[in-house]
Amino acid sequence: MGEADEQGAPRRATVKDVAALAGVSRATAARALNSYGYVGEEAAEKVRAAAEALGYHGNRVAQALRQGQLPLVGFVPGDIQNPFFARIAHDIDVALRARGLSLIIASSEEDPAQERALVGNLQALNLRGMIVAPASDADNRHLARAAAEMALVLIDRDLDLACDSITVDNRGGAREAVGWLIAQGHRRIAVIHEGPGLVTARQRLAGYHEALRAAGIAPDPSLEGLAPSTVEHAIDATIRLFSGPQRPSALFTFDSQMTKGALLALRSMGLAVPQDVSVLGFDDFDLATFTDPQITVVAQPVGQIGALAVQMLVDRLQGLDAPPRRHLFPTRLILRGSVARKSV
Amino acid sequence: MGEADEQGAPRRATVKDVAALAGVSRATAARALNSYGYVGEEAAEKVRAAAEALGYHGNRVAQALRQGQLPLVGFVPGDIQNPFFARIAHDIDVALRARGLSLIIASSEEDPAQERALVGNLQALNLRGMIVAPASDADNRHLARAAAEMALVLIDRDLDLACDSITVDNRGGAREAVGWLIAQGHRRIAVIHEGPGLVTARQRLAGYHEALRAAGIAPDPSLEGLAPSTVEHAIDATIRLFSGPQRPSALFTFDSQMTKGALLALRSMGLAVPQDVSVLGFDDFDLATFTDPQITVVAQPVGQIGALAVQMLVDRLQGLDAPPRRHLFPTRLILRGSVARKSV
DNA sequence: CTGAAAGCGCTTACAG
DNA sequence: CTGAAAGCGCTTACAG
Repeated sequence: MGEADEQGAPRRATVKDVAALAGVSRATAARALNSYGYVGEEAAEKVRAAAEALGYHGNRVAQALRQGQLPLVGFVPGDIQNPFFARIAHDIDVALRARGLSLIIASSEEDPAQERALVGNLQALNLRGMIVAPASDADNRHLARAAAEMALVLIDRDLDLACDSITVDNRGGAREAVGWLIAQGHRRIAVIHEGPGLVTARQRLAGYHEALRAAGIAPDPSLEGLAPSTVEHAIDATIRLFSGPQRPSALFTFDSQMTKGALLALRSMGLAVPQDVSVLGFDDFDLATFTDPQITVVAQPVGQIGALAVQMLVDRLQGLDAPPRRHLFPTRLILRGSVARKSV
Repeated sequence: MGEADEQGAPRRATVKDVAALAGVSRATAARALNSYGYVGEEAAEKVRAAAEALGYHGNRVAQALRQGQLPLVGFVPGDIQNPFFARIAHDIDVALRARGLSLIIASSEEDPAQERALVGNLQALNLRGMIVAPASDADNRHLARAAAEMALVLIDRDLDLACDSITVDNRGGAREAVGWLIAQGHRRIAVIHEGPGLVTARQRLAGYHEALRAAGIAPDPSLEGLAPSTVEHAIDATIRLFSGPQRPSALFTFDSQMTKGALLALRSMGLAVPQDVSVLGFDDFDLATFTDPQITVVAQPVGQIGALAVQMLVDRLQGLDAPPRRHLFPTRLILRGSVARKSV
């Protein structure tokens, strides 16, 4: 606050002030400040000195208005607290910075209405482009509109929009995972998913059903638990699934937050993994190899998504005019110790 | 894309277009669009219809230039991937949104130079305020400058600047933790810290030293490992600390990422926790109670920091003119199973 | 209730 | 090499 006025903002120096102090025109000052066009060395020197003396730094908002856009890219993850998105946010940040762009993150908290508002905000900010993990695939006119106005890359969840996207083979990954559980003798396999509003959840659920059917097992709705992807909600869902009379022998969780919640819940219920319950999770995580047992997972190539998203975005900014590119990453089943063979 | 020109941006409708279509002046259109001042119902209706037809949405950049500032607040965490900061980012986001402000996150990656650049960028964006976890306390003229121009709240790491701050009792927490290890009979207590460039690290180190001295134990530099706060670096540091001939009997890590790394490393070295090595970490984390053993930690009130930071910031935006407020949260030692009594 | 006009801070053809 | 002037899209006193 210091000597600031009550709004905390003493008037900032502008090009005009700098020009006046340096005794040149605003045009010359601007040229010297941004080093373009012709400026006499002497004039340039005076301008630099004046700018220094006044603590001048450019007003990006004005520049942006004049030049068209802010050197910003927006990222709208489903939930910034989810390590999956946090990792991607970090990677996007690094990749963007290397190209002189800054990142603005606005998390949708998996709320479609909030996402709509955020995307509108970001668009109104006139930024260069956006990377979005759509919270829903129900009503995406706001994304369609955004795609028409700026570069847009969808990650994690694909939609039928005219823009690039990066996804992971959710269906295949889930099918492989559940197939493995079945191969180990499990038949009552519970799942926790985020609900049919999310494409990823639907795809993983489809993979789960496919694997079951391939083995001649009829899907049982009572084995399908629903929970938003947080540790807390997953704890509740797990308790519900495993409190009934006919306990499932295995659990397939749809992401790492859920896996953590499930592990915590099973422990609190006195159920041992994998003796009492086998656990397999989509999404690898830090401590998956430290827990006892280590957790068997379907790993996604998290480390590659952010950089690729930025690459795709920048391609578009540079004028690439190609039909929508849809990149699909494969998943990898990593066998560890949380799945036991079921002796029938 | 779509019918866009090669920059991906068909010209957006402006107030002027809307006004023209509605057959009114730009002033009237603006008034109707933002519902302020007097506008005839009939005119307003025509404007709204025109706006709808053109898919008009305001240009925030222009508004900001005219009105002074963007309704944005910046957050500069040390590392967005660290769950501690991710959690705070999430809480800030929620608190901000409730007040009609949006969050822009730009992670410093704990690099002071990068932080300087980012803070400059954010300032040039003319936003309302910033919440920063300073990456260093060496040269903070950029933060002093920012504090003079806009509301600034420091979190996690305090500096001697004229602005509000929120910190945690690092010294006290570390002293209590190490005191507990000593009370359990440990004398060779290793630490992993982020280096003296970080205030938090210095304070926790001071607490560690105090506890040692209080027990008449001379600090041993060879027990003090250094590592940036990531799982990977902590693994290396742990291996270095525990490969020597005279193995420490306990390890105190300075944050949850390090704790995870240490656990992974000790396991890979075949050292059992707590039988071979006792582990105590600063910062609680999700799976601390699922690992075997559960991990004893010094917990910080993470859940309160984000909301308080926003509150402090908003107070300033509303004109609060008080001397810098420095909020210090206490820590809490949570005893779990990763520390064993050392039989001498 | 409405419009003409100025101006936020900047950049950029256009003359000189 | 430099300056006067226009204009980015918007809002807001000021007249009417």
